[in-house]
Amino acid sequence: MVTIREVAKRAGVSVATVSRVLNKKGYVSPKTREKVEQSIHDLKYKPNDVARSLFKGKSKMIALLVPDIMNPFFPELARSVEDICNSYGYTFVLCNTDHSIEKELAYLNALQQKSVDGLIIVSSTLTGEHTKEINVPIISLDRTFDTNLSNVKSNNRQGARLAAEHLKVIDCKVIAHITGPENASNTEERKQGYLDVVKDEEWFSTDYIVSGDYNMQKAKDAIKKLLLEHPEIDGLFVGNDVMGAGALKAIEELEMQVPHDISIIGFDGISLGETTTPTLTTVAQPIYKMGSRAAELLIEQINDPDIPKKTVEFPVELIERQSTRKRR
Amino acid sequence: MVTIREVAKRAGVSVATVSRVLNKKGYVSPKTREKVEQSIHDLKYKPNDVARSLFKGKSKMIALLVPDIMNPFFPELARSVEDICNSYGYTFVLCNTDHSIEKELAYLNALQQKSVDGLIIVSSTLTGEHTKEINVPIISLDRTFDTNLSNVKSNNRQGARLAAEHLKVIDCKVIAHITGPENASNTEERKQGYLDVVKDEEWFSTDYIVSGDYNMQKAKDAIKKLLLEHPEIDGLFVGNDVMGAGALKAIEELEMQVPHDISIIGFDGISLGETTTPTLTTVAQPIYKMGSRAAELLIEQINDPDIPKKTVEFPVELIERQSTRKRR
DNA sequence: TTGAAAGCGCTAACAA
DNA sequence: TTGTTAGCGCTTTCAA
Repeated sequence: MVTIREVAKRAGVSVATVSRVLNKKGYVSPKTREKVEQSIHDLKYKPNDVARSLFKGKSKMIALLVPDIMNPFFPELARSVEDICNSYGYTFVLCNTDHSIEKELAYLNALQQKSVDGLIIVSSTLTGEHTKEINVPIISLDRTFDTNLSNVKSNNRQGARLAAEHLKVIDCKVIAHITGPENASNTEERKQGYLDVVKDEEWFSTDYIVSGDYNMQKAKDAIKKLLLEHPEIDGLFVGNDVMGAGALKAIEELEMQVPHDISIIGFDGISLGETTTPTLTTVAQPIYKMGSRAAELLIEQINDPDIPKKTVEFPVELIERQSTRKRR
Repeated sequence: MVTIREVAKRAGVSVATVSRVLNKKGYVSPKTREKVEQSIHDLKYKPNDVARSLFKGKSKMIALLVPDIMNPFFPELARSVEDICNSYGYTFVLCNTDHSIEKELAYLNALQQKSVDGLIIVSSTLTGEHTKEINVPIISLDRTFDTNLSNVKSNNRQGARLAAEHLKVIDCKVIAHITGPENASNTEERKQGYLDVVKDEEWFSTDYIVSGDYNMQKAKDAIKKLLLEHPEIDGLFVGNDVMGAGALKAIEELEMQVPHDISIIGFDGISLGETTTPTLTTVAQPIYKMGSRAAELLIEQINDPDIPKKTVEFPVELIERQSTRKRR
């Protein structure tokens, strides 16, 4: 690695001057600048970011903590965060936490030691207790786990209402809801939206609410059990699209037809929902926008730590596909 | 951030001594060690990795370059690389290159400036010309783009033979092949495997080989066109599972039945193939193992740069599901 | 067994 | 307009 000193020597100037042209800061005469640039070019000099980081106490790195990149919801989120990071000159670090508080804490530690400039976190387990130890900006994304943080999410409750309403409009008579993990804030919000619409129906019972943990296999098992016990169910609002795919498989195994025997609507709007047969009606979140907005917000906070915290809530949209259809 | 100096002062020793207990290097009397550890604990001291990196010229970071994390093949790969990185104390950096040589080069540059310790690269566009400029170990993964590098891949050719054989065994009479992008080494290998099996068949024609670019939409369009022109095709070997999902959709739109009218087999073994209807027969690669082996190999090379380069080729496995069935 | 001090490569006062 | 130098926080010789 060629250093700034070598560049300076070759150009016949001091390292300070080289630093000045590098950072376009302070006065440098055109002539000198020319010489320095020539030297940089000749030596193929690339500044050492680690040294810079040490001096500045900043690393130009941003980390995203997600439960598991193998859940197809997260790649899209990760992608958008990375894109924004890059466009602002930040390096993107991806961390899978497996919903484990230990892993989350371990990452928080490790990342701080690396002087990351900011964090975007999707978590259901962290709390203000943990985040207050961190002295870099944090944005919570998709889920709200610490109200002191800026938060980017979609309107889950409204989305769930949309979903339940849709099933009602197409004349489903008994609508069940498969939820995500209990501690996730969006699980609760989606459940509330569902309740807003159905809790006063005469058929309503909490027996129609079961957990699928946002997991395909778990949802599939839960749904098979539920439908066997409650054959009257003809509408299913599943808390995310991954579970929607599981629902489709469950119902196939029960030798029932979607949407003939039962209509299904998911949540998220990931592309998986377009590859199933039938394709999955869903409430789509603007996933890419959510990720990019979170990244932009974070960078704003990095640049000005005193900026007030914000909560950004994106609207959602019903996308009708083949898994729901008018009954009777 | 509390520094080593403060720890030293509180313990009444020099920073060198603190460093010794931190790194468990050199002699420290039990008594002194005790004092230092107490001080570290009291101050909640965490060593600054950036300073360490600057001194050592190493960052304990490993980067993975993939075309696009939104392609479901890559999350699994990324996941396994990250897991191994973590277990060896490395931080994992994910980079999407969009198959763009400019982005790849930009990342190579940026990562070097950050003193990354090693790279794992999935690429079809980089060459030895580019990688020779890099002075950290590199492993090529999934595709071979520079024979000077250690390489981890699966036996694509054999896998393709398995696929084509399978279609033959179930009595498909005309078997087409949808390929990946031209410049990807595994596209070529899979095509060769297909040719090994079918090139001497009397029905064979290169018209039955069309590109789908490993892309669902492109594959779908290409397949619709192909089947319209060649209704005699009753077996389809698609170069990856993502295109397999596209094939299923294409055939659905043509109002044909899988596997009744046409059998389809994919490649990769990603979980997407289990969520389609019908589920997708495929040649499965040990994706997680490929990623973890690549990471292990890389770490070996980081620890000993003189270690000879290796090529690891994993066997593949035919997984029969619903999209293929015996004909006649 | 411990400490002093140089230095990793860079930036930014401060001086000239 | 440019140079000298301290120092970011750490590790590691070298000396004591």
